[in-house]
Amino acid sequence: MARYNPKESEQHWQSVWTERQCFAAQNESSRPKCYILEMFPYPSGRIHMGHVRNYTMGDVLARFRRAQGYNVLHPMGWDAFGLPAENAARQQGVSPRDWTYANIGTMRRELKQMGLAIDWSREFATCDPDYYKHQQRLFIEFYKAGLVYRAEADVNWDPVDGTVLANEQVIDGRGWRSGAIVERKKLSQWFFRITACADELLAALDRLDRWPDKVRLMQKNWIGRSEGLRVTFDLSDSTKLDVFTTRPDTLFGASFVALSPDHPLSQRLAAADPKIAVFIEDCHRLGTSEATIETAEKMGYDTGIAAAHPFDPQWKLPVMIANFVLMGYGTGAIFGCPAHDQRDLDFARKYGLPVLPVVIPDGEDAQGFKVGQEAYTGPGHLANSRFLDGLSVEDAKKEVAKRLEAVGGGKREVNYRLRDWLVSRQRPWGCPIPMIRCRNCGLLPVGESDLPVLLPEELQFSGAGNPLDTHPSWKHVRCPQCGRGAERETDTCDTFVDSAWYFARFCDTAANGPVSRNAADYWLPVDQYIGGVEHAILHLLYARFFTRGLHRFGYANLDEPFAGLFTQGMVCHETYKDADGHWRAVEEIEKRDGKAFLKGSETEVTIGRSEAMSKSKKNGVAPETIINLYGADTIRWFMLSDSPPERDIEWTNDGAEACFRFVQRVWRLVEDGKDSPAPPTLPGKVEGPALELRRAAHRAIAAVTEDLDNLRFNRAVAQIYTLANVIASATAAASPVRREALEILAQMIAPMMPHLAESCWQVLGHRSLIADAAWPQADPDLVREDTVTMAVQVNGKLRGTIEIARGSEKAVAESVALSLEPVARALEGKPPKRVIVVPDRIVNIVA
RNA sequence: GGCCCCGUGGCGGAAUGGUAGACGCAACGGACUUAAAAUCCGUAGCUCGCAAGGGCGUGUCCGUUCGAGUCGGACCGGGGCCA
Repeated sequence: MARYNPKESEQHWQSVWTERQCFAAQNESSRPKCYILEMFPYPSGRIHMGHVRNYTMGDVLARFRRAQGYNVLHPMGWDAFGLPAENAARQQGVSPRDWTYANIGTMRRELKQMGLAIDWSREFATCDPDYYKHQQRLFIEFYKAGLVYRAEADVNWDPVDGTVLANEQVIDGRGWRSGAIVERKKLSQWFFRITACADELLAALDRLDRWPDKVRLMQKNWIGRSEGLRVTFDLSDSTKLDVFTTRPDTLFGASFVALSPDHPLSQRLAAADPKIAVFIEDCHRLGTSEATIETAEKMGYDTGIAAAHPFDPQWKLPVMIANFVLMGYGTGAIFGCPAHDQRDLDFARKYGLPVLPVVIPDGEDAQGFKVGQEAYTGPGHLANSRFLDGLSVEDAKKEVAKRLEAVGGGKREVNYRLRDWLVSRQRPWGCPIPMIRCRNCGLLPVGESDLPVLLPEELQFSGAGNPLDTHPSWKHVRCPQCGRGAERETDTCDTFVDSAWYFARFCDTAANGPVSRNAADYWLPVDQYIGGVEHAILHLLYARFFTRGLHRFGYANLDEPFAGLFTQGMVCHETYKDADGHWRAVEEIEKRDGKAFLKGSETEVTIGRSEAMSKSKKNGVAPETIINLYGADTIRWFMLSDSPPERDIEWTNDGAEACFRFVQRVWRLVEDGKDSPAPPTLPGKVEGPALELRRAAHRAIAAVTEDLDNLRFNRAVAQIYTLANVIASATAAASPVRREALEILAQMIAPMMPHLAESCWQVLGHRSLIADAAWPQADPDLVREDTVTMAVQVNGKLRGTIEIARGSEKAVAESVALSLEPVARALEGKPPKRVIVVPDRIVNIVA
């Protein structure tokens, strides 16, 4: 018997699928639709194991749904703008465009080698003018709808990448890509007004019931809605100051008012007082990130101004400038209640301000309760608070709000942590922002007929600054309104804009507008979106925001783009370090007796913990190597086996070999069974081992179907192994039954190992493709067992099992159980106190 | 620091409150082979015992229950997000 040859077979079936256009999605169909999408890749050069895992999962689902009779859309594209192309251009002297499209070519070939059931006719890259021209149109629509604006803003400037970053792209005070310490600059920038949708983006999370709770929680925290009160203080310089607080109940515990260094009042004072200016500068030197500010030592400066307590004009509070108050949150000013806020407490202790507890934990009394170095933030009742005394925290909040609102001294308000989305990037390899600046007419969108604004053919990377800005002619245009000389916007869009709507474009990639309404109505929402959890906040939030835009502009009739979301785990591998502490690549290593050596030498290297495959740790394994060695089916099977899909998976050589062995094993089973005569129908009555085989096969259908429905690929794999084991050992089974089981086996593996499945299908005598075969139905009579094994316990300890007819009376189970010898021994001749019988499951005898 | 998730054999992991360890890897024993590879059969949580048969076992402790890996509480350890 010839071994299965994946190389030949996989190439063959891939070309058959392509010829027959098996996976082309029809925009009109009587079948129910199913849109399966994996997060599209950045064309960095090669696919990596993370891609393989991601696209395998999506592909299994796409093929499974197709077999179940759905009209499936499963497209692929490229998130193709972005900095790496520019870096390559600078280092290698190629154009970002050529570099990008060359990479796309390589990666497309690699993805095709995986045998993915993708409708390649819908492929596009975000750097295709035919894509980004539509994005420019959308940008203008957002602009006209008031959802895009330009504003002077304190921005995060990445000095290495030479661009502005969104708040979300600053991690621990450093640029997410370059790792450079981000500086604060005041620049005029473009923003999407995502905060306009904050409440809705938050509220709709509750309805996304097929999203992981984890992701919903992360988005919720990111949006950071807080209800509170805006309280107005009268200042001794006879101006007023608004502060925002979520704890109005603690107003009688206030001992100071604090301003952000960036607050207009601070700035005004600084202009008049150089000492204040110096203090503010000191604060700025700390950096901009919330985390740094939070952990830095509290610093304050007394302005000398006094604020009158809103409920007692005689009560004066000092107004300080404090480094821990953020301008970006609330009003940029707070009142400090040290007893019930840790930051306020630290501050008060440092500057000797009073600490008066006003919330007393229930069960303690106001006299005895003291606050030391830890603020009390829990529940309790009010004290030292005049008319609030005795109220709960919640009631006190309401009472303060009510009273202040009545006299115009306060207003209930909702605040968000979410900021508007800063999208301008001073980079040339991105979608040009289609705006024009005219000295006479101001800011204008590029006219409809002048779209698209194409990037120049040639970009010079030698000089400093943005090549679009320094390009000799590109930015010079005529004003669409007055016709005089004007300048283009030379900023481009954050690449997160590109990925905020690509899923909608896939519905009809030939649409004249950005999105075809008919196609979107048919295909959207995406039924199952699959990708890495690293996009849990940014990409998904932006896409949700953009979809609301598409809805508003009439391109779609829905708000939520992704009905189902799945976030898969990473692919990990052992790491290796040599004696000098340098990382060593996987392909440099050979393992002997559980130890690792440099290949062909006695130089041992230390084996480090398994970590996500990365270039820096050199612990990546190239998918292409594995595919060349074992074939795509093996690598796909590996990705689905063992580890639950949402958890990290560890790549091992042994595991890969085991998968390859299974490929060969399935092939042998099928080859062994192919010659048995196959009558058109099964015999009416099947008994003995044949019946057991039939049952196993049909139980496998039921189990695998349920597992795939729930994306539990690892369990589906285990079910298939079990079926293969049963088939292999069921030598006595009659050939038609054996044949049925083999066909079921082929169909169960078809979504996961599609090439092998096609080959098996052919060997079993089919002339059609298994890719076109309907998913088998489990016969309920075969799935159901006639007898059950019940556990018998005495005092909760297992003492034996009994075989009994399914659905037996409790009394029957009880008497059989009591007759067991070990049960009698455990009872020591005494009568049982109690017997619990759960039919078909367990008998527990209480002695 | 807050919120969330996770702790099960040598390893990855199974297990609607009902026989813990399915399935796979690694390991060991055997068959086939001149030999090896491949394949096939078998063993396998720990522990006491020749055996029959016990005892102990899902991070630790406590609780709820006839019965807890699963539910509740406290703690320990690891991870994620926000600080």
